[in-house]
Amino acid sequence: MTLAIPPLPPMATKKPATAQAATISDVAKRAGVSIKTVSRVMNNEPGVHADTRANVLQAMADLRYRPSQSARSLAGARSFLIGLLYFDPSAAFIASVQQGATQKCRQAGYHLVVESMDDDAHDLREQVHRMVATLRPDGMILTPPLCDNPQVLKALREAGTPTVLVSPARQRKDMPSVRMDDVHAAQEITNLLISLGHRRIAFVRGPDDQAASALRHEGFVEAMEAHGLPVEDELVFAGNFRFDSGVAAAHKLLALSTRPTAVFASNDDMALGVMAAAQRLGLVVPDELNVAGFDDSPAARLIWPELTTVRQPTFEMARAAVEMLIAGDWSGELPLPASMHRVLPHDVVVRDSTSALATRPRKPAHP
Amino acid sequence: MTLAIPPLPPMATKKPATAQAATISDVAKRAGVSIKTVSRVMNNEPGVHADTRANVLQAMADLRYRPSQSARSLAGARSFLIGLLYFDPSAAFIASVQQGATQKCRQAGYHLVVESMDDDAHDLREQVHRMVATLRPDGMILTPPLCDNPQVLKALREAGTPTVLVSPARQRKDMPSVRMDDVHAAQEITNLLISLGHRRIAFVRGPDDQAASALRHEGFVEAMEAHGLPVEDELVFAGNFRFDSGVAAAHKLLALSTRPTAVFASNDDMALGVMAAAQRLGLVVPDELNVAGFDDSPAARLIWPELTTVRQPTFEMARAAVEMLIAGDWSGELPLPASMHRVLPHDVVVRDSTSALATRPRKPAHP
DNA sequence: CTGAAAGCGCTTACAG
DNA sequence: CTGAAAGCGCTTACAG
Repeated sequence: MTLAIPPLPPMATKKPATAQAATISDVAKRAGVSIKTVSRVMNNEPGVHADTRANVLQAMADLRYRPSQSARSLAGARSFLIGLLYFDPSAAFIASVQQGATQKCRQAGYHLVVESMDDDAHDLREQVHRMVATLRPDGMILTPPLCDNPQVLKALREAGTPTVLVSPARQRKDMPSVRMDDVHAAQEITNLLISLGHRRIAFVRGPDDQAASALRHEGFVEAMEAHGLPVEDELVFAGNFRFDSGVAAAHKLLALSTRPTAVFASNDDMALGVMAAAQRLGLVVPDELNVAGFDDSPAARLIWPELTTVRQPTFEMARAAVEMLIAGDWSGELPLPASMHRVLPHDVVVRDSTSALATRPRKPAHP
Repeated sequence: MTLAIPPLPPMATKKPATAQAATISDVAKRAGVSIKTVSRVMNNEPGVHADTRANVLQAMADLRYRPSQSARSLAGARSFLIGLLYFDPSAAFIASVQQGATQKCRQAGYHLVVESMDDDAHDLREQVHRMVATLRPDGMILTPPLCDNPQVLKALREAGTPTVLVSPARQRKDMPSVRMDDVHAAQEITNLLISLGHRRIAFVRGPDDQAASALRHEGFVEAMEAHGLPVEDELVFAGNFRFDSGVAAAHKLLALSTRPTAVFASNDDMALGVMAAAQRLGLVVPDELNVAGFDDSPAARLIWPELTTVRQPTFEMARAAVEMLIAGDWSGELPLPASMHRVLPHDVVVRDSTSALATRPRKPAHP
């Protein structure tokens, strides 16, 4: 049987703006098959003769057919919608996650619906239920802090909605996740400073209620100890991930009788605070003080010197999350296969705020 | 007739995770009415007896009924989906727009679908058509630069999808818009500097291909002229909205025989560049040089001194856009009523990078 | 003020 | 390899 080439469509000379969109029946009629066959072709189901398939594809192209998502969703099991749930993240973080997620969604014919919910809302579980019930997304992506909120996780589990956690505080046995290795990244930054000759290295911690705080601190401590360097209490400052606490850290650390030669602030906002305060006190960065951060925020490149930091694979984590959701490798059985927990590689971005320690020791504050 | 109070629902002691969600028929049965009446109640249609309505509402609550969006969308005219289309905006801008849009959507029972598309894609029109055809959103929100892209606007017009432009380069006769008054905001910043005693005020322009560049420049010029101050060519630098061009501007401006005492950079990134360069050259901001920006980016508060700037009503613009879309005041007739073009108020945020000019004139670079 | 019927555009579950 | 029938959960257009 030869491939039947359908005649060109009888196009109106100017098509009205309100032209009715082609439906599956229109395609079926034009291709001379049943709607079931059209359905098979558009869902890439096997068991359709090559010629038939070609015919149908041609008809779909001729009529500029686009399946109605509502109809597919109502009749079938899939909605082609992925939900992204977040609360009060940094703009850079959410923009990057979204970029990765929409890109992957588009490739797979899915769409991304974003919902922000207050982590503290008393009716959070109800809100999630409502959202899932009306939207029926094929999957949900959760970001911190919602990915660690028991209410949210419970609601999603009850609804049976496949969910992937991005950067959760800790891996859960029952939920797939994508994250980076904060401990290792912090080790690498610390190792960098040590390799540059620094020995008195200060660390500015994040707030206790964020998982990353402990992980990054752990990485710092491990790297120091691996090199036989002491972690002195006076060189660890309890910050809160905000600019002001970096400023406070600098004031305290730089007033020590023996100053550190490098400060590793565990996020960029604090690192910027450290740098601003140090410069105001007349210190030249990096000559008299090295500063390193974590996050590679946009502001890291909007200062002089530009900040040495860690780039999180935010974009890639979001892509991976959507992939896992769409692939649907996980049928829900427990324990979760190891492949359902992915750790993505980060980058250490070395810029000008770090440099080799001068061989001749600098004059201490109080000689 | 007294209000019939329905008996408590026969709840299973533990409800299975896969419990079938209640449908309109379940509600109808329980309330003892037809599904049409349930439909009327959930759509707030008039002409339902108060008792009947109460009954139905009770049944909906008892069964935790949530209407299926797919079914409503397939059967009716509305999809309860609003689309947000963007391309490569600043993270802060898109995060803020989204926050405003999702909040308003939630209140009205809508959901926000985000799509990013490449402004340069050759098949952009086709992409938009496909998106609209499969998703059938009740409305679209466009942000720069897509809100000025003829391909996109054409596709949306053809599809008959109601659209609101956020911050378009110029108002169009056929598309509703929401924006702020860039000219006026730039005037206000300039007036502020003049009122502080500055006379030699430099201006750093944005790139020619962005609408805001000309508008902000216009505001600067108008304010200067209104005060009888000259706008000298040597004090206007052609930047590109990026940090580096702010640095370049500072190097040129501060090398002038008679330096400006204030620099108004028409966005924050450039203002940060000006400030960084000035400080590196040993100038104290604001004592020896005032710097003002535009945008109130997150970084504006992550420097010392904090930057005087303009806060755009991004969040509010997005809220207003969704409002206009949902209200559906505009039936498509032309010319567009004036109410379909909204201008929202901005804030001038005065911080520490601007201050009164010292009464005693400063020593010029070359006396 | 209320309801019975048809239909939106697909997929599912069968049958052949 | 292909198709006829039923049905997803709503709204529309009528009828009373």
